[in-house]
Amino acid sequence: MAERRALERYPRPSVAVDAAVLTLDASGRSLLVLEVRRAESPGWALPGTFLHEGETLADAVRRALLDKAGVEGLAPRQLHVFDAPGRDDRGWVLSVAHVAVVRPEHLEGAFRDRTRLTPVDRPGRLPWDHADIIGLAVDDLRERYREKADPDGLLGDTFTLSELRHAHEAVSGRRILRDAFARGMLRRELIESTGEAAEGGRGRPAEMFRRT
Amino acid sequence: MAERRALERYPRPSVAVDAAVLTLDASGRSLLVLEVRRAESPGWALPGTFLHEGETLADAVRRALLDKAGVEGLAPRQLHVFDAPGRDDRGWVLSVAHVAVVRPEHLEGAFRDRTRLTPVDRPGRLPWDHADIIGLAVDDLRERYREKADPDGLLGDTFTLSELRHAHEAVSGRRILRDAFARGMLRRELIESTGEAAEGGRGRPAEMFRRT
DNA sequence: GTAATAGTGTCTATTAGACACTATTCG
DNA sequence: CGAATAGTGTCTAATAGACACTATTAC
Repeated sequence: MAERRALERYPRPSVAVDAAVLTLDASGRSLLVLEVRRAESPGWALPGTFLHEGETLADAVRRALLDKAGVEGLAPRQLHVFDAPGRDDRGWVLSVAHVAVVRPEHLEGAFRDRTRLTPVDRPGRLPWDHADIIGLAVDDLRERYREKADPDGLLGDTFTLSELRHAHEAVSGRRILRDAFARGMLRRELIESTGEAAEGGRGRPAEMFRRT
Repeated sequence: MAERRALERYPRPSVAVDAAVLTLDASGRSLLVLEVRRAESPGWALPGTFLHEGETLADAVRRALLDKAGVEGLAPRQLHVFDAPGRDDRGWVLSVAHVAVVRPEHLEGAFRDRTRLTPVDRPGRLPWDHADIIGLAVDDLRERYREKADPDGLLGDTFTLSELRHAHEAVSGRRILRDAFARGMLRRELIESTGEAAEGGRGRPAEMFRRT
């Protein structure tokens, strides 16, 4: 194929993917980001890999997370392509940043010795553009959570209004009023009651809700 | 450099850029997208090119627009990477979609015989993912215009409230109330009066405003 | 004058924010 | 019982939507 050969005469970049995988801490009130041990050098980084032929970017992100962190079942979304020439001293490398969200329970099977969770607002020292990626990831979630009830599933299918509000507070980084939040969610019909009651709390049992 | 050689042993994709360049029609009430004649085959497409080594994606978009449409001075923003294997029969090609906005006056120097402007809501038949790119471009503008006064400069530095409202109507695709729009813009201090008055209209001359 | 466009006063319905009160559970 | 958490009634301030009226120009 002549056209194909013509394309291949020009230099092409390597394409990498990196992902900020966000989850909630044990209190359900703070956002954490998953970091993995670097292979080449000491320290931590966001999970990433190089794109293989015949693979989508989302597939590459899923492969990186399975191989490097032992985490499955993510739905990564693209955020941005980092393209500065010279950003990677290994050569011409573009990196496509992604965000993905997991429930904390879903990280229980992760490789404990090779992964750690860091609060998004107190990031460690990360290589390349990884600190920027976390910022973009949080901004992306902030936009998505503004008009919907936990659209990315930090919580399970059912939850109390307090759990939902704490998740939204973690994402937005601001305090949210208890009564205005509950009324807003119900008025806009973003959630509906399951009829069940929560168990194990200290005070009056909360009603359980699901997304509509 | 051993690492560099290691990277180059794996297949790498060609990386293309495509841009939806949006502007206003003569009435200032409809969004148009710039299309260029295809080089390889008859018909029209969004302007695009292949990324060269040592160049950023935004630079590649600017080069494509200068070469193919004769348009300068754009600030393209990334929208999405189209990555489906097999989307381009010339080989393994990723395409990074961009959006850019220009004032209509700025297109006067464009190559007339090689370019045309099409309403975004009545797109022609376009190759690859170009119809999707226009949709993403309009969605991106819609989000950006929700909280600001013409942030991307469809209008010049000064404008009347009617011009601004028509631009926002073109972007949002909805009718906007004259009085609520004016009060909202002024209350939120997104614009301020220049003290000047518009010329050439039919009725009472409008006040000119600028972005704050 | 009329037609056209711009600017603004005012009423109402909706909503967020604030506060307070009641409800239900544990220990 | 008190402590803790959940749910809701109600007041107020801010805001969008709707309508109407006035203002200023061209003709």
